[in-house]
Amino acid sequence: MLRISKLSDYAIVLLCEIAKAERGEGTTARQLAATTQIALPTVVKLLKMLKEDGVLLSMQGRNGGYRLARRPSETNLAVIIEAVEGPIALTECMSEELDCQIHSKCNTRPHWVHINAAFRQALSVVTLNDLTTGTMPVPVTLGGVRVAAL
Amino acid sequence: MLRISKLSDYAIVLLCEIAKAERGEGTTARQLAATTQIALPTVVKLLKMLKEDGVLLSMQGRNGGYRLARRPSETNLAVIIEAVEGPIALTECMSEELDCQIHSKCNTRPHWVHINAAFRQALSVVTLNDLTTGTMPVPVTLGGVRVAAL
DNA sequence: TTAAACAGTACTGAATTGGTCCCATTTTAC
DNA sequence: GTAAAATGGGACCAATTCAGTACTGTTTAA
Repeated sequence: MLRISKLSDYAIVLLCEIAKAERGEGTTARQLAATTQIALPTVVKLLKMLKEDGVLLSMQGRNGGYRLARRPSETNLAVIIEAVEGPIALTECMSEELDCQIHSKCNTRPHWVHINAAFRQALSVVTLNDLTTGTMPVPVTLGGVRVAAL
Repeated sequence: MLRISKLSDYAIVLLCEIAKAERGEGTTARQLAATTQIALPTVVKLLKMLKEDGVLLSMQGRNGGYRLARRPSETNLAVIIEAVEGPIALTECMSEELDCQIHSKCNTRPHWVHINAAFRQALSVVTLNDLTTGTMPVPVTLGGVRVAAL
């Protein structure tokens, strides 16, 4: 089906919320669950992942909570999705130690490397800032020809 | 994890094989299973899907088999993957009749539309011809900047 | 000392995917 | 005209992955 997972989708929603609340000096998992309607255990799980990958900073203790590790304009979709789903690797041979017989002689692999990079790039140009302020997407050209308007 | 499914991967392998055998006037599921080492029932299933979507033509009967519906240079990865996995829709709101509350006011949706298109485009420029002859990928630029070399 | 927050890990149910099987239909060779 | 070899179209099961939950520990401040 080739879908971004639900958890990645949730993560984006949560981070938008955190970005908005940033002036109030951070947010807690409990607050985020309340405002986003995502179940608290799920929110907790996601915030841990995002912290693990350096997207969020956390503060423990009584007045603890989470904050963005970087500015909204420096936090992009590629990083968020990778934090939740692991490295972007559209095919097995893009990530694992492969028992793929061919390896160097493979005609298909270079194309996947390329597609993978193009995809990751498309994700990485969209930042939290774009999502919270409603900035429109940048046009993409491929071989000099504009291919993705709208 | 965000992976192309194994079946899509198999489908690409099968089609490359069919493209190669094209001079011999088509191939059968049995032959393809033998040359690719993919289990016959799986091969059969995939060929059906590819035919269903117009990627392959089939001939029934004693001397039947499969042929490409279009030339190798006109059969691309986007079409193949869509035949196996359904329309490319990275998020739910890209495909289904959505019970998504916001719909028109959503800040995120336009970005997904764009990412989706960029991804599909990256897939669609790679044809069976490229895969069988070893043609190298076309560079991609984004906002005028080259982003995916190699 | 207690309460509210994060930290870490393990587990379970549901959904998707991968793979198989069965029987019907079509066509050709004998 | 019959048998064999091919596709056509379902249904089905097992295995993996994903989503969600639970539990127990640690940190910090009131």
